[in-house]
Amino acid sequence: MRWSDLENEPCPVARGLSVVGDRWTLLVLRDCFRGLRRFDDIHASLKITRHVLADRLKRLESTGVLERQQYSTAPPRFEYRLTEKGRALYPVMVSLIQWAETYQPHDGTPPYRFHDRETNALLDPVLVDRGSQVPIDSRHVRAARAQGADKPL
Amino acid sequence: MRWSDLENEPCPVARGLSVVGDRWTLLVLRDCFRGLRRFDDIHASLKITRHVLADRLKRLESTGVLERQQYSTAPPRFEYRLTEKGRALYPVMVSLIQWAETYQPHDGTPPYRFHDRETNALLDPVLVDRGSQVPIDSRHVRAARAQGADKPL
DNA sequence: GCCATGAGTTCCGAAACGGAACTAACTTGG
DNA sequence: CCAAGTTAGTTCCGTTTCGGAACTCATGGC
Repeated sequence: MRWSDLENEPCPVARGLSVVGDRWTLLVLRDCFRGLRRFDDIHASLKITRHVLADRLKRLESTGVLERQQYSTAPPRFEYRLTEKGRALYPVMVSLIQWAETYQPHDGTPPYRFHDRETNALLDPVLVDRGSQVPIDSRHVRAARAQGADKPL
Repeated sequence: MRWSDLENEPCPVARGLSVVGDRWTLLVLRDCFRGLRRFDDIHASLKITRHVLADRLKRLESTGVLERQQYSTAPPRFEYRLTEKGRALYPVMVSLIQWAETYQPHDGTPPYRFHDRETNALLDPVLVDRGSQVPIDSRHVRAARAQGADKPL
């Protein structure tokens, strides 16, 4: 299996990772969720090589996660914004944050908290079944294809 | 920034990715969630080089995501099982699956569905605020440190 | 003894990455 | 008008990691 083959795998985990599964892409998207849009701002934040950053932004644009928009014509300058497809990755990001804060803590830094932008209410993000509100737990869940064989995950 | 520095970053996204952010680790964990436990089974499923697989399993064991258990003494044989810390990554995996099924679809394969193992009820996993049941959406959420500066994400 | 099984390790060429400098297209300050 | 600054990249080169295949080691079965 090569990395470039992942995008055509039937497994959705593989297809997801073909877009965001390399070492830096999710950190670029973290900066986008923080509001950064320009090459140099993201570069200053991440400190990966400009070479790699340029490549990642190009890929994210080509997969439709970011869009490149001109914000100045003379000189021509571009910025990167999350598309709907990109914003839809927020639950992945938040789930990862929750996991890391619990199981991979960092001493000396107060924990992350999520708030409603309008009411300022504290939020406690949790993955549940929409109908029953029961939390999703790997030991109580079985994954299968809609029709056909009962192949797990 | 180097990959090996991520684990000590204050940012929880960086710390999470220091464990699961490389190109193959989440695919190894997908196989673990599917029930695979043995080296050769995971190798047959993933088809990455044995070299890389051995390295990833070692790292996952050292970070406490998997545990290596002996299941045969003569010859000595080991298998890898998810720990609680590993099972806690299930929401990340499920969020990624939901995203990929929606935005990175694969023709000709029926979509994934999640069911309750006991009642067999269809589940619709969604990230919500535990109190209000309101879905978590990047445009309506602000991330900040608990006390101190209001630095986003 | 000979082959099979399971869990790796070793070796080498290819691809990706890190660091630093360089380019291009302007704008601003003197 | 010229020099310096800003922004968004690109190029070059040495190091690290990866892919593919073969090899090791312990043991069990025929």
